[in-house]
Amino acid sequence: MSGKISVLLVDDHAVVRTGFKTYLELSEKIGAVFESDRCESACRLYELHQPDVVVMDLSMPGIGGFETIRRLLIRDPHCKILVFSIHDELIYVARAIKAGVKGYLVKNSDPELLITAVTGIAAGGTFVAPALAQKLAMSATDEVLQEQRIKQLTPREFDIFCLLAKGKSTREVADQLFVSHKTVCNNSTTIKDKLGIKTLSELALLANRHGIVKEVEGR
Amino acid sequence: MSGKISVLLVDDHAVVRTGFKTYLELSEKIGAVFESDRCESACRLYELHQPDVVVMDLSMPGIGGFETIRRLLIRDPHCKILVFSIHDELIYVARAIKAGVKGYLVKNSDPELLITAVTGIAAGGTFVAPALAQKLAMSATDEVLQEQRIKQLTPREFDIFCLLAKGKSTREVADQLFVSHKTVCNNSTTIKDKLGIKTLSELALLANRHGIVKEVEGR
DNA sequence: ATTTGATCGGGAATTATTCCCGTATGATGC
DNA sequence: GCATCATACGGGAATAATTCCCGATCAAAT
Repeated sequence: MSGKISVLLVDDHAVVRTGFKTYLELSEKIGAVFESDRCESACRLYELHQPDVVVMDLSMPGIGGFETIRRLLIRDPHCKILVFSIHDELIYVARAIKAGVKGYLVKNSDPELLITAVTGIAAGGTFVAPALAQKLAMSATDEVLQEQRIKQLTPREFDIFCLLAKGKSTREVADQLFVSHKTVCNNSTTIKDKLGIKTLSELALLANRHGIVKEVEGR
Repeated sequence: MSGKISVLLVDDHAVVRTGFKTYLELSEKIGAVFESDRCESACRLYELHQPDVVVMDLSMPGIGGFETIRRLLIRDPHCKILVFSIHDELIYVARAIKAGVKGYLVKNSDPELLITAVTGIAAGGTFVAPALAQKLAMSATDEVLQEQRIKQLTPREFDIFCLLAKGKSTREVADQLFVSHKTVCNNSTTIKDKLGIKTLSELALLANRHGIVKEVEGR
């Protein structure tokens, strides 16, 4: 990376791209700015231009931001990605960082931070929005804890968890999976136990917060 | 409104404001553009500058977009508001329109639509994003239907609904409201009946989708 | 071959929910 | 005032859901 920094902006909101671009162009450290409104073309543009930094939204139609991050990093493990998202929930930050991004900014950040983050990351550093960093510091938070707990579910339990999360009754789940109602009841008890909750409603809300949406078919 | 159109942008994301402003400035029909990042100052700026059109985000910290719309319309019933939101769920559109806005755009709209919408509304028209208009057309959708159903709940039932929606058990609700567990059970049955659902999980999810968050205290 | 983890479900006790019932209260209309 | 109606509350008995403890089965790992 010699000379000016080149940036690839990936966001399905044209308005956001334009706004971000405007700020980037205020800095003389930053040169070319490429844009993409979808994940698929982002990968192509990355290979074509080899930008120093990729600024990316998480919630996009199609394969979504996380999957895009994964694909970019497969192509180039040294790819420098800065997430620019509306989500300030720790779970998103944690996931993104785990996925291998170099920075995380929320969309209502002070514009000056945008430049700071982009140049910092281009220079090989990392950047997490101050407010988020603080949250991350006092880790082991509820969200993360729950994430860990969900991982404790066996595959089958997870399937049942997903169906219950949609508001289905234990009986409906049993019918759909062709098992005894008793089995689902027993599983349900175990699941709630592992997740540290007491009602199926909590289960539904929890799954909802975590954006868990796996589809399960009967065998 | 003679001469150029003046616009007040209300959005807590500086990036979005900048992007939108950039587009507005491309049109020679549009003159002054004022900006605000919060609801409170938006009302002041509106009275100060009397802009022809207010472009507003819905999800903002503080009193929120809907409340801001209400306040603006109290001050000036002819205030022309264009909502510019990430939410494309019909329920938001319906609420906004019911609140009295003149237009609704989603943030990933084609930039050309922004100008079209702003100028159209300034001229006294209305503008709803094409995709949303179509959705609206086939009204009486689930969301709207549910909204109607929720209205059928008695005040007390609604309180209980809100508590159950948080994932609390019937027993916890009973304790909190100082009534018999039996009562809450009976109410719960009635509520599910009125809402056309079968499980408390569905209730929780439904309330969640509708963003129902009333706080209820014991007496 | 044995252990381990996962899945499935029965039996009996417990708990939750339903359905139907009656009471009480406050607002509305005549 | 008095009837009426909607609302809130909750009991009793039947029914359904859930728990807890148990054993069976199977596949993969050691």
